[in-house]
Amino acid sequence: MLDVRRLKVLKAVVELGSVSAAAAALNFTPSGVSQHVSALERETGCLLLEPAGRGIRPTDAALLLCEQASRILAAIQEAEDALAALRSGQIGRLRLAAFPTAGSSLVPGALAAFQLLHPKVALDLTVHEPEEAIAKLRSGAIDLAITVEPYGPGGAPDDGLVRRHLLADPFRVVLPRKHPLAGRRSVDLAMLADDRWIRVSSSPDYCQQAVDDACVRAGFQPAYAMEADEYPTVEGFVAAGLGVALVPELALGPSVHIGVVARHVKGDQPVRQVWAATRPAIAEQAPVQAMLEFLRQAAKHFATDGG
Amino acid sequence: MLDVRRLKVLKAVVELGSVSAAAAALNFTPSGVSQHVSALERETGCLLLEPAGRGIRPTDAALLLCEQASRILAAIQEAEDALAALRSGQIGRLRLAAFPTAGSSLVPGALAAFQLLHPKVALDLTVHEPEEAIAKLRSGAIDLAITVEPYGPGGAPDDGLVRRHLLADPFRVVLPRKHPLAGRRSVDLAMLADDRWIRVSSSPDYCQQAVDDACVRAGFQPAYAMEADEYPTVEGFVAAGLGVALVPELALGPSVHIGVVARHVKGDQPVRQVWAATRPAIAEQAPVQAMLEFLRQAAKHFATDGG
DNA sequence: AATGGTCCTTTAGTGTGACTAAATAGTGAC
DNA sequence: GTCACTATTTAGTCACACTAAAGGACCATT
Repeated sequence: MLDVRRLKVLKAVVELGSVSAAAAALNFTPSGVSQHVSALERETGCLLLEPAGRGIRPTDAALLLCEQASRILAAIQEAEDALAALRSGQIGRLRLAAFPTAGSSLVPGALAAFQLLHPKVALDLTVHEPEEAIAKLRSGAIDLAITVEPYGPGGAPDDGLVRRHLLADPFRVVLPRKHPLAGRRSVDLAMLADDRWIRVSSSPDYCQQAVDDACVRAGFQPAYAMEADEYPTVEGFVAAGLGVALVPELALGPSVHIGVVARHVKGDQPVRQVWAATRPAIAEQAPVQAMLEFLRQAAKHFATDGG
Repeated sequence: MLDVRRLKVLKAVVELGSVSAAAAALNFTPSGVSQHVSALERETGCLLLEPAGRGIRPTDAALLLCEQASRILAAIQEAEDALAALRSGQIGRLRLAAFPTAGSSLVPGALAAFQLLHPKVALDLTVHEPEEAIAKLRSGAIDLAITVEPYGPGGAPDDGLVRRHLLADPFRVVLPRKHPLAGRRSVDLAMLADDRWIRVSSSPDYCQQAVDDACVRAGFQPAYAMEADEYPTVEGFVAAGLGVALVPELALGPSVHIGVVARHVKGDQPVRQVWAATRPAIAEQAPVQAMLEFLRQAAKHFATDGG
């Protein structure tokens, strides 16, 4: 296998026309250069330099190797450039997973902003429930997970992942438009103790738990009449007058079902916490940092809107 | 500057999926492989391998470097192939210089035969007098010199060049077709003692000397009446009846001037010696060796024809 | 929960080879 | 002929590449 270092030395000799000039250029002694060329001659079995007067003259083999060396060194330079581009975040790939309601609301804005800054970074967004997203993150299948978790800022577990809190997503009371309490700006949960409730089945356990806990704090156990697998379906059920529900603001999205109203919970609001998580190994990379920042800004925007 | 050896190690790790498999493939210990990758991480500033279960998983940077490494290694392989082709004589360049009469007779046949065997070797033939050809050979401007010399086989000087005797080129007596001796198969020079002689001026001194010496051996000093700068002109002068001449067989070529006849010299024939010379540095190269062989064969052909 | 096995890494140690310095040899210029 | 310049050779030193052995993390098994 040709040694690239030796080729570099030979190239310097051929291009500068003498061993000593090459040595000066490479910060070597002429002896070192001569030994490199000798080794290359031994390794290739070709005479590379022949004496010419006081100096040397490259053989045809040396000229050929010199030409080839340029191509090899160019390939190495390209590799360095590509790596530098990757390091600076100009190129690359970022695979995200978000839970369903984030994937359709909070995340797209952040992705758009990111893409403007890093047009050559390939983005890949998939929608997964938090548990699966974290598993994929750990396995390296994704680079960034946007999840809902039971804990808030300061409560993140030390499980080997790097986490960043994005948003406290408050649950809103969703009532049929004709409900007696629909006219109020905010609703005391205790006043819904006798209503029938709609439950969502797809969300993580602790989301359902958060709803139950809020009701318990208000002094009752919610009576679940129906179960829907997605929040939009829940809104449909409520609009049909089948019951009331607590739905996270992100899940409500910018427009609510025409047959329902969403009202703040009076007093101690139930929330689900929205987090971004990544692996420590990639946490410092430019694209990851940039995406985290854009997510944070998007979340702030939501928080301001939703109050 | 990226280190190709390290890239090779990384490539093995990525392609084989584990440090130990790469170590086995490279005849290293896992420790050595690990240290190589660590060094590459330090040198590039990029994390390349991250833990994944019991093993490792390459990062995006590692995958990129691996891809680039393939291109670099391919370039090195191409360089090796090109060098091998040069060494085997498949490609390359061969610059020859021949003295005028060889360049127009002996050499072209050898070149044609060579080109059949080495179609990708670029041939460059120039015509120079021996002295200049040898100078160009020493300076590296040509690779092979075909010259006439005063010495025969065994008499080659030890002047740092590699020489090969090709041919003893005998001088022939060139007479006007109407000359009294034109009917003889061979001519005793002594019978031309009273003729007028034609001299050629462009040939090396010792060629003229060879003629003079032959005459002196025959017992007379030739009386030069005319001087021509090329052998064809000499033939023209002889045809015009201006005198007689001794002309090397190679210079006569396959067909002589219609007004002259060429006859062998009776007894001790004057000759000029045809040699090929090259530099020791390139004497062993395949194209040089091949060309020398073809020249030898062409010379043998001439000797048989003319002898 | 504990144990064994696998994989990777770290540390220490050793040998090779990369480079310098000094001496040698060859060439051209004065 | 001597000097100046160039390249090579030799000897010597230092750094690096690798091995061996120990340590640590993880998974599987009991």
